[in-house]
Amino acid sequence: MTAAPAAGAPASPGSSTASKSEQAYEWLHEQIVSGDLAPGARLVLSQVAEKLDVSVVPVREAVRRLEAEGLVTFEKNVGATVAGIDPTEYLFTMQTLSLVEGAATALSAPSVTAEDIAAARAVNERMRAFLDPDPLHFDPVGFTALNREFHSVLFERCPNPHILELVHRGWNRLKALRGSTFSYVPERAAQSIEEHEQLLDLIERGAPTSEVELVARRHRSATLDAYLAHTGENPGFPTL
Amino acid sequence: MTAAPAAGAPASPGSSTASKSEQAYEWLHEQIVSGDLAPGARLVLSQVAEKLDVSVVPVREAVRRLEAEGLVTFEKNVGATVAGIDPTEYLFTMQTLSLVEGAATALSAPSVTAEDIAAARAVNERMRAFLDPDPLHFDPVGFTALNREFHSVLFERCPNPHILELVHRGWNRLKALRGSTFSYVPERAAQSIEEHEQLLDLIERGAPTSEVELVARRHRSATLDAYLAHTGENPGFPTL
DNA sequence: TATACGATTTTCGTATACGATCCGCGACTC
DNA sequence: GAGTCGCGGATCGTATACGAAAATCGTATA
Repeated sequence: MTAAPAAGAPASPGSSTASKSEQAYEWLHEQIVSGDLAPGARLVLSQVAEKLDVSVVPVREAVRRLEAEGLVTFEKNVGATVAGIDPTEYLFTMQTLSLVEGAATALSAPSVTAEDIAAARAVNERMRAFLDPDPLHFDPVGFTALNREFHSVLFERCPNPHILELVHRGWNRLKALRGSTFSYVPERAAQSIEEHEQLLDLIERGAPTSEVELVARRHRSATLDAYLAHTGENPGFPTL
Repeated sequence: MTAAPAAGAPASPGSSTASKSEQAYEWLHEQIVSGDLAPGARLVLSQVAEKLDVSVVPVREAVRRLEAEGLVTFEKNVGATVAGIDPTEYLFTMQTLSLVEGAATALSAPSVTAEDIAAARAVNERMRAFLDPDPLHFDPVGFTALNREFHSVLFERCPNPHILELVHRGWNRLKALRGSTFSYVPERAAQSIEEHEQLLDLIERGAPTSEVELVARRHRSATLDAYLAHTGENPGFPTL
C-alpha cells in the first residue's frame, strides 16, 4: 500500500521513539486491516499486552482509538471485538466513502500534476493486466490493492485534512471487512477500469470541480450498486 | 440543544452506571462545547482527574476519544490542549460540514414528516424574531443555537449512521471554536432564514435528492463565503 | 547584556495491584 | 426432568507508584 498512513496516526516523521500505546495501536491496526484478525474476533487486552510485551494500559488506549475509528467495537465490561460483520455496515461505509472520496478527489484535482496522472494511468494499466489472462481465476485482493493505489494518487492532494482523513478511514474499514466488491462481482472490474480512464481525462483537461466530484462519486456508487444488484438487495435508503 | 447526543458516546439509556472514563469524557466534552474551556486551553490530566475525583487513567482514555473526534489535540510527552485556534481550521471544518450535512439532509429528506417540517418552520420563525427588534444588539449565540436546532430536524433522520455522526462532530467542533459566523457577519442571518424557507419548500414538495443536497450544501457554503468575504481572505483551496 | 548550560519542576507514560462485573457451569429445588 | 440459584474463572475498570521526557528558570560566562 503506497500512500495510506494509518488514519489519525500522529506519525510525525521525526518522532524518535514511538510510545508503547502507539506501538500497540499500529500493531492492532495492521492486524485488522491485513485481515489477520478477522471481523468478530475478540481482542483480549491482557493477551494483546502480553504479545507485545507491554502492560494493558497502553493497549486500552490503542483500542479506544481504534474504536473511535470504527475498526473495533467495545462493550463495557465485556471487551473489544474486531468490527465489521454486518453487511449493512458495508453499505453505509461504501456510501460514506463515495461521499468523502468524491469530494476529496474533486478538491485534489487542481493540484494533481501530470506526473500524478501518468502514475495513475500506469496503475490502471496494471489493473487491466489483472483482467486479461483469464476471467476465471481473477485475483480480487490484488486488484483491490491496486484500486486503492490508483485512487490514492487522485485524492491524496486534497487540501482539507479532515476530508482526507475520512477517506483513509473509509478505505481502512473496507479493507478490514475483507472480501471487496470485486470478489462478488468480478464483472465490475472491467467497467471500473474504463471509468478510471474517464476520470483521468476529466482531471487532465481541468474539468470543473463539480463534475469531477460527480464522476468520482458515481464511480464508487456504481461499485456499490453492482454489489447490491448481485445480492439482490434493496439499498433500504436513498442513494445520493 | 435538542437532539445532539455527544457524538460517538455509547449513551445506552439502560447503562446502569457510567464508567469513570465515560464520566470524564462527558464532562470534558461538555466543558469544551459549552466554551467553558476555551480553545488553546491546556488540559492537565492530573488536574482534571482531581477535579472529577478519579485517577488519571480514565481521564487519559477520555482525552484520547476527544482527540479522535478532533476536539482536542494531543502531543506526546507534552499534553492535551483544546483544539481549534487556527482560523484555517474553521474553514476546513465548515467545508467538511457543508459536505456531510448536505448529504445527511438529502438522505433524510424522504423520511422527514409534515410534523418535522412544521417544527422546523416554527424554529425558523423564532430565528426571524431574533432579527426583528434591532439589528444592533443581535444575539449571535442564541441565533446559532436555534440554527443548529433547525438543521437538526432536517438531518437527524439520515439513515446512514456514519454520515450522521460526522455531522454531529462537525457541529460540535464549530461550537467549540466559539464565535459563530453570525458573530462576524450578522447580515448573513437574514439571508440564512430565507434559505431555510427555500430548503423546507424543496423537501416538502419532494424534490430530487440531488437538488436537496445541493441546496443544503450551498446554504452552508454561503455562510462560509460570507465569513471569507468579511475577513477578506482567500479560501486557499477549491470550493465544492 | 545576551547566551548557553544545567538543575528543578511539571507532566506525561507505563507497570503493577486490586476490586468490580460478567459469563458459564454445576448443584439444588420444585 | 426443567428451571433457577449460586459459585468460580476470566476479563475489565481504576487506583497508585515510579521512571522518563520536556519545559522552565536561574546562573555563570563570554
